[in-house]
Amino acid sequence: MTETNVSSAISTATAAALEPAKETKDRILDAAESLFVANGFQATSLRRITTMAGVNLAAVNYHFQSKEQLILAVMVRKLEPINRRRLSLLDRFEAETGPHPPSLEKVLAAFLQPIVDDQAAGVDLGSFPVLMGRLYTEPGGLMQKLFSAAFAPIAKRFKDAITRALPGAGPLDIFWGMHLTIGAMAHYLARPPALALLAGRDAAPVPNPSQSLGRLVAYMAGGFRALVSRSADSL
Amino acid sequence: MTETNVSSAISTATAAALEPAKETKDRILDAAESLFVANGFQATSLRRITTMAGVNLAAVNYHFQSKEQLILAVMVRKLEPINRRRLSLLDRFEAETGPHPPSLEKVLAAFLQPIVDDQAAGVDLGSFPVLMGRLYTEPGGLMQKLFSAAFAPIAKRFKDAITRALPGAGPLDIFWGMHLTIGAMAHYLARPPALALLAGRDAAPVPNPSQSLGRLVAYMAGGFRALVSRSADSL
DNA sequence: GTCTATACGATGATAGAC
DNA sequence: GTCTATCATCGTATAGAC
Repeated sequence: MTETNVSSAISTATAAALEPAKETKDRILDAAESLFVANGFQATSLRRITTMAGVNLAAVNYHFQSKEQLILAVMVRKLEPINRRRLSLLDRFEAETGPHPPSLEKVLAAFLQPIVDDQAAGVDLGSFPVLMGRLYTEPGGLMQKLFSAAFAPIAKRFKDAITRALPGAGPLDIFWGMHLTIGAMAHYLARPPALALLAGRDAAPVPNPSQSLGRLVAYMAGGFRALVSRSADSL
Repeated sequence: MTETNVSSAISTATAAALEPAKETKDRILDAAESLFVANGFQATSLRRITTMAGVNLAAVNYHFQSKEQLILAVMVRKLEPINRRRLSLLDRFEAETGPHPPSLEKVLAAFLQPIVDDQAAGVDLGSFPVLMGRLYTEPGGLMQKLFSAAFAPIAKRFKDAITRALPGAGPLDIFWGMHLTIGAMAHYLARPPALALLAGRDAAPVPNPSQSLGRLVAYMAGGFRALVSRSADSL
């Protein structure tokens, strides 16, 4: 089995439904992931995790040093395959265009598509993207550590691709564009409940994910380009 | 300095430099705000708040019903004057253009300027914008309640203004544009630590706030317009 | 109505025996 | 490595004094 299949982890989790063959550390990770996805970080106590995993409470603090680092380990494990797909998509797009850089839209799509695809395919992400979005503003430098552990390499790769896709853009344009784009993406992923209040009765609050990709890419690319032409104007 | 002797000396010496004239409820709000700004919601215990305010622990649950509602009260009190300024700016911009709608840039600037101004003026928002950003993805429907309490009226006002500033935009364009724009703004406000890792050595991590406004507005307006022309293309 | 003293259940973390 | 036992601290609830 590749991942846990607990897609509907209700609050009352029965003990030790996970494979007993795995080591303690992995069983903690599996239980933690399914409970985090279902109920969030704070609402998930270490006691619930260890009960579900069928291990002792103190095992968490032995294998991981704290709840925070357990969260980190869960996120890194979940993010790695997604980031691999992001890079391979970017590689493909760049190969397709030969010596010319791919369009900005393609670069952005390479980053967004793996997650949107998973959502569309009904992969058991649960509220994982929500957690990802929330981590971004979590205290304690958690995101900073996660960034170093999982995002730093692919960030440089995408930053270079965006720079080449936007001739004439200054470093500040790239920086601000990425910053605001990440915010828009995180907010899209988090799908906050307040979103429904924005929508009015005209818009579907959870539209088809595959249709969302086009809108996301259009908005972000438009924002990037507006930044660049603003810089050009002010010269 | 020492007025009424509170029964025993307060344990940690951050204590009670707040005006003794104020009522208990206000002193709790003041203490909570300063501690929230300094350390965030979760890291701030009710005991620290009540100790700093020089009141009893249970007073929190008397005046507010829970820690969550205390957070809500603090945020609403802080947001109200900002939202007033946002509306008056929007009024002014709309009056200036007479019967014609103001530009999209003006509408966006009306929303962003009060906070950017405060940052530029050195108003000690502390990490308050960070808290604002984090609230957006907080569990428990907290943001939903805050939205109803403080944002619902101004959201409708700005939504209408944006709609009029974007002729030809469909309801879905407006919805997605606002959604992604709010995300970009929240992320800008949150200034996550991971930002520095993005910057490289070319970009100042905390640039002049008044310069930021132009970039923010440019990106968001460009994003909006790209969404609209995408919709027009696909017809 | 306001406010205080006190207690309850649950949490994350740790020490030390096995 | 893994356990039991225990710790300080958390948010919350209640009973009763002014």
